[in-house]
Amino acid sequence: MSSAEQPMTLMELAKKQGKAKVAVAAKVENAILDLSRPAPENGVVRWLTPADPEGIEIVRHSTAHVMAAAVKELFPEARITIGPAIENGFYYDFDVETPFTPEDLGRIEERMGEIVRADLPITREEVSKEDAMQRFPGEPYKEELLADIPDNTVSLYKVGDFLDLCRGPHVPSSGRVSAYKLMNTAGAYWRGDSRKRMLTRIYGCAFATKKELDAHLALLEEIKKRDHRKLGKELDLFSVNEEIGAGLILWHPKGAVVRRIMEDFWRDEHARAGYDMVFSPHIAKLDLWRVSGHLDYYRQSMFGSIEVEGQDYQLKPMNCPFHIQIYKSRMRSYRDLPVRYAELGTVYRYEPSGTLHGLLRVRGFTQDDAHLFLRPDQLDEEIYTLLDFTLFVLRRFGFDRYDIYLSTRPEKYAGTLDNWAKAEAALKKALERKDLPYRVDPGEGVFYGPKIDIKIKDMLGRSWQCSTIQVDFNNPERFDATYVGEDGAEHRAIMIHRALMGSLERFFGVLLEHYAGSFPLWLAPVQVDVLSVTERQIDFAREIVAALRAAGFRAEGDYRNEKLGYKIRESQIQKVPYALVVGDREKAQRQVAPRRRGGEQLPPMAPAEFMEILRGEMDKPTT
RNA sequence: GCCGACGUAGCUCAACGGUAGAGCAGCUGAUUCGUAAUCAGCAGGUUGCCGGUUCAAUCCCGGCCGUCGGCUCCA
Repeated sequence: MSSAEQPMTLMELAKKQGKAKVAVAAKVENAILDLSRPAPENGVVRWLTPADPEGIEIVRHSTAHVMAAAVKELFPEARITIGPAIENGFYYDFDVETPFTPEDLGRIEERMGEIVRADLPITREEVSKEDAMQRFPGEPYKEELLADIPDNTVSLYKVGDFLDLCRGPHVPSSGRVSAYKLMNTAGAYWRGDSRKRMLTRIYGCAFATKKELDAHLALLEEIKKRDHRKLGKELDLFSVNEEIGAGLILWHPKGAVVRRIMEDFWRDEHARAGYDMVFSPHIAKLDLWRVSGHLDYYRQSMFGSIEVEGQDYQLKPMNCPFHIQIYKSRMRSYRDLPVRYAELGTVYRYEPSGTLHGLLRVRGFTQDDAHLFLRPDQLDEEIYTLLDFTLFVLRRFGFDRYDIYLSTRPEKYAGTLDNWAKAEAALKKALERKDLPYRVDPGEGVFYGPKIDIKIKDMLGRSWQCSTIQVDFNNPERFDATYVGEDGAEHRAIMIHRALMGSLERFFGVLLEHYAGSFPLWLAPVQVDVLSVTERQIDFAREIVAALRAAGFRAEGDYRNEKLGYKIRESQIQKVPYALVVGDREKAQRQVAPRRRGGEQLPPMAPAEFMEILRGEMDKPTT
C-alpha cells in the first residue's frame, strides 16, 4: 500500500466485508480496536459483534457512556467518575449533591433513548495527558484518574457533547446500543475506599437483543420468586425478629424439621467416615483467641468480650481452638492419627449491620465444622478422601455442578515454605487424582495455609461458596499440637480445617432457593397431606395419617370443612410433595388417590403401595 | 459501619396535617362439596420506638431500632 493513500479504517474494511452492520469493534492481533482505527495492512481481523462475549462487553461499556451523556444533560452539576461494563450490564458512578430518585432514572432512560435514536457517532481521539487535563474543567475525579495514568497519551471518547476519559473501545455510534434498562441506584465509595467520598451509582443491564434483555428480566423475576426470605415466610420455615436482634435466626418447626434432617444425615455420614463428634461451649476466655491469633487478625469481626469475675470471656467466632484443646487433652501417638473431630458448632461473628441478608449473611450461625489432625505423610490421602466426601455430601443435596478454586500462599504467611509446598501439592494432587477441573487463585490462601474452595451452582446457575478445605500450619504451632512418632520424639501435627455446608443457616437458604421451596421428599417438612373430601371420610383419613406416621413419614391431615379444591390448593402452595385424596370411593376400597405436587395424579392405590412409592423416592436429591 | 429507600391488622398492600381501609388468614354460622380459593357475618391497628414542631402528627423534623438495594468487609 502506498503511503500517499489514506489508510483504510476498520469501518471501511467492515463495509467491504459486509460486516459493518454487525461489527462493534475488531480484534487485530489480540488487541481490541475501535472501528475508527486503521485497518491492518494484511487485512486479518476478527469482527466482534454483540453476540461475542467481548463484543457485548463493549456494548455494555458504551451504554454506560450513553447514560453518562444523558445524566450530564439532565444534571450538569453531576461530576463524572467511572463507568465500566459488568456482568449483564454496566454502572456509572456520579458525585451529586442529592442522589438520583427512581423518577430521575426514568428521565435519564428517556433521554438515553433519544441519544440512541439519534445514532450519534462515538468518536475517539488521542491527546497528551496535559491536553486532556484541560478538557475536563470542573471534573476533579477525571483529573485524579488522569494523574494516575502512567502513559503520556490518553484516549478520549465523545458521544454528542459528552466527553469522557476512557480506554475504550466503544461501538461506532450510539444507535448500536439497544436493549438496556436502568435498574437501581446505590451508594458506592470512590475507588471502593470506605474512607473516600460516597458516590451515587446507577446500575443498568444491557444485552445484544431485546429478547436477551427480556430473558434477563424474567430471570430476575424468577430470582425474586425464589428469594429464601420470601419463601421462608410463606412456608413458615424461619424468621428474624427485631426484638431478638438483627442477623439472629429463629427456626420455626417446619424449618427445624429440614435442619434436623440435614444434621442427622451429616452426623450419620461423618460417623461412617471416621469422625468423632464433639461439643464445645459458646464462650471461652479471651486469651484463647489471643493464642489462636484471631484477636490480632480478626478482632473487627468478633463481638465485644464479656467480663466475668475480672476475666474477659469471648463469644466464639470459631470452633477450632476448642477442638485443638480436646486433641491436646492427652498424649497422641502417631498410631492415633488421623484424629477427626466434627461439630455442628454455633459461632457468633460481628457483621456490619448493612451487610446482613436473610439467612445468607447472619451474626450467629452453625458451622458444619471439623478439624483433622494428621501426620505429614497422611496429608495426600486425607485430602483426597475429604474431597470425595465433600462432593458426596453436596450431591445428596442436589448440587452436582461446581467451580473449584485452589488458593495458594499469600504474601503474609505462617509456617515453613517446605510445608506450604507440600500442602499445596497435596491439594493439587487430590484435585487431579479426582480429575476435577479447578482454577488456581494465586496468593488467595489464608495466612495459615492453602485451601480448596468449592462454589456450588444452583438450579439457576448461580454460584455459592459453601465448602472449604483448609490446611492449617499456624494453629498446631500456636497451640503446640503434637504427637509422639515412631521414633519416640514429639512431632508437630498438621491440621485440616474444613466445612462442607459452611453455615447451616446459609446452606439452608441456598437450598431453599435451589429448590424454590419444593424440597425433595427426604427433606420436605411435610411429605404427605391427607385430604378428606367430606366429613364422612375423616375417620379413614385419620387412619391413613396414623399409618404413614407409624411408617416414619411426615404426614398431616386436612379434615376441615372445605372443598377439595381449596385443600389441594393449600397443599400445593405449601409445596407438599404428595396430597392423598380420600373420598367415599377410596374409603370403600380402602385406597388413597395420590396427587403429586406438580399436579400429576396417580391412580388410586392401597396405602402400602403408596408407601412403597415414597420409599423409592426417599434417596432422590431432586424431585 | 457508609449512601439511599422503606417500616400501616398475622400476611400482602391502600389512604391521609383533623386519631385509618381492602383482600387473604382468624373466629362464628350455613354448605358436605372429587384435584389450585363455597357463601354470609364477626373480630382484628397507641400506623416500628423515642423526642420535637403544631390547636391537632400515622403524615412534617430529629434520633434510635429494623428491613430492602448497593458500597465496604467476609478467618
